[in-house]
Amino acid sequence: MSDRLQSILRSRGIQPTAQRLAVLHAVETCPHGTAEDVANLARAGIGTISHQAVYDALAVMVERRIIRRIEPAGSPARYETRVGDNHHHLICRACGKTEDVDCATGHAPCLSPLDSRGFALEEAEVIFWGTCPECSRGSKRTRKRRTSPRGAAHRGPRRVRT
Amino acid sequence: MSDRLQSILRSRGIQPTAQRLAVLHAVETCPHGTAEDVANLARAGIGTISHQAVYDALAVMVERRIIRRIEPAGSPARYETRVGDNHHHLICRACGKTEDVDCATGHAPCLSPLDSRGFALEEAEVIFWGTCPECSRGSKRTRKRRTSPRGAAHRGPRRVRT
DNA sequence: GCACGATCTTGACTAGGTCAAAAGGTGGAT
DNA sequence: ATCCACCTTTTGACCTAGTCAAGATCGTGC
Repeated sequence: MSDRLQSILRSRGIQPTAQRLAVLHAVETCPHGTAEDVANLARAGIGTISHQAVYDALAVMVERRIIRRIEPAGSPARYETRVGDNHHHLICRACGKTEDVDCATGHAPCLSPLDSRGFALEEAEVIFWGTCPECSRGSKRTRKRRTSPRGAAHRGPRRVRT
Repeated sequence: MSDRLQSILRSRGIQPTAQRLAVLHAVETCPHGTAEDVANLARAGIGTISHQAVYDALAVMVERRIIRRIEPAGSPARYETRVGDNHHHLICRACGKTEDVDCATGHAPCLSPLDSRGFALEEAEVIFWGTCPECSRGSKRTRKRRTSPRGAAHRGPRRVRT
């Protein structure tokens, strides 16, 4: 199994180290996972890997187009192995669930604006925001926050000042 | 002039304080500005305003749909007063220049995925990534970074350790 | 089996943003 | 006019996600 991953890396000129294999495996296993998710999964696989090695591995794979990085508003960056098929994303505003959806037109950029202002277009990134079926049903229950906002500390009183 | 802004705020049930007027004016003056841009402009207008007052004002106006917030990948959040017209954005990968482009279909969500997976769709957010005319022409010159990456410190050696 | 470049670990540091306490304003009721 | 309750702003601590740099370690070709 890891032979397959090794050859993916090698074919793009990336040394298949244990850390990189673990990171790639993690991204495959957990599509749309954050760097932290990936780090945890990779650690589960090989015992230990540094914060920085995860970021380095993700960055080199993004650069070589083995994985894709998306950054939905209000969320840390997320990674996936589906690349080159120009698909888009459906994200739940309530719980953050992210799903892939196929592009209707098929090749990048899959759509063009009415007026491109002279820009050389490379890509149209489309995010469909909505509410997933579970959250629609359970609208009376307390909802989870959509994502953990960047600076969010723990909830509740943190420290009592005089 | 500020009468117009006042009535906008009042019509949405927001007290038109000096700070909020300054923030709204700043967003109108500098579309696609970051919170920091807005703070600087507001300060130029009324002398002084706290960091937090800017974030609070922006948040309440976003919530009341007076302004819109976009968060392009790799960039801090940006704000604009064009709301409700379902327009999209064209962003230069080289210099970060952001332009509005009209939506071809006209009403939100302006497009629908092939399969919405049962999600209740609210909005399709579309970002066209490309290279602006200036950057295309000057491709040999040193380009500015697209944006300052989140954790980016100054360039060059920061401190020499033993 | 060594040298050298590539990669990883460690750890400092940053931007952008959030939370909370307390001070300051504002407006309605008296 | 004044008081009070509530809203807003200031102040400042703090957090997350991420970057940079130095040095140790690994892996590969010779």
